[in-house]
Amino acid sequence: MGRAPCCDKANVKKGPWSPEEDAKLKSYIDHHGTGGNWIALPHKIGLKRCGKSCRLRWLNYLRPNIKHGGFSEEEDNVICSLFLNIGSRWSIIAAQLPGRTDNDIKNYWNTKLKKKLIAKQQKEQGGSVFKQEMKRESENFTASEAAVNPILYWPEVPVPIAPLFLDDHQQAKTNRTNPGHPFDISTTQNRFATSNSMNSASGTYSELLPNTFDGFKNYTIELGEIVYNTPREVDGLEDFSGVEMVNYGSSGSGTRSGESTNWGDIKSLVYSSMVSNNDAEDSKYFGLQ
DNA sequence: AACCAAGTCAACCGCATTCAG
DNA sequence: CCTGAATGCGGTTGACTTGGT
Repeated sequence: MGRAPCCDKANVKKGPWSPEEDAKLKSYIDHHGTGGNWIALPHKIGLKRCGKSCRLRWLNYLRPNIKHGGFSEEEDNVICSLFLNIGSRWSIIAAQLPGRTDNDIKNYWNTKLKKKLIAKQQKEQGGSVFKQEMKRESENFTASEAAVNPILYWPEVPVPIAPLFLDDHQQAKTNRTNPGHPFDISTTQNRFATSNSMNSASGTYSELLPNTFDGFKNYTIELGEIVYNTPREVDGLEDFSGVEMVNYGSSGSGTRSGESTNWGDIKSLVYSSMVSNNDAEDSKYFGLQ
């Protein structure tokens, strides 16, 4: 026995929406909201549409502040970088681009952006990228695989979704209130790394938090083959330009005082951790929902 | 002008997850 | 806790548009 249909298929209209249907739906939701029940909504308005169809129409076209087409270079970079890190999780990607819908981004990626990037890198790398792309698609890769197998098909562009800190000693959190800095870095600790690489390290971080989040959750992140970058010292001050992530680890085994690291690497690990833990609550704090 | 192929994108479908009773 | 309904999501479809011949 199959699944029960969500509506009476014989009595609902399918296909493109007419201006009259759009007006009815928009007017009703503007005045009354969705009522938390999409299935009942079309009956209330007198629309011969499935509730799911109404929901889709509203979310993708009728709700306020929706943008269509005209993707900027910056948006392209965000989409590419996130796709590299988390794969085809369009709703998460859309959450990072105000006014864009998952459907729009999905269509844009499938019809234009993917080709644009392949063409760009073919030009830069003499065609090798296309073979890699085919290989990748045939392998049905996952986000976590992408994180540990960083074959780059497009420029790796840092995407600061939310400021993050790694801190295994909970130090100086109250000082991290510099609103002008995207990563909100401020502490009296010396954070200049003595080494700029830390291969084959694995670390347990007791804390992973955006600067706006007051709670604490434990994550264990295997760092693997991550190359760390360091903040530069300029005139005796720390210069964090170009630094996307700071690890505040300062003691214990594998002492790594003041290392900073690559945003994309950590982000991938965080996403993977959240996904594997089904951590919907934390995802909210990272702008994933 | 007519035809065809390729490209675009709105909308549908079915599965997974979440929610409410 | 269990179950069924509702919702959310991503893959896919197919109608329509555009460009080439």
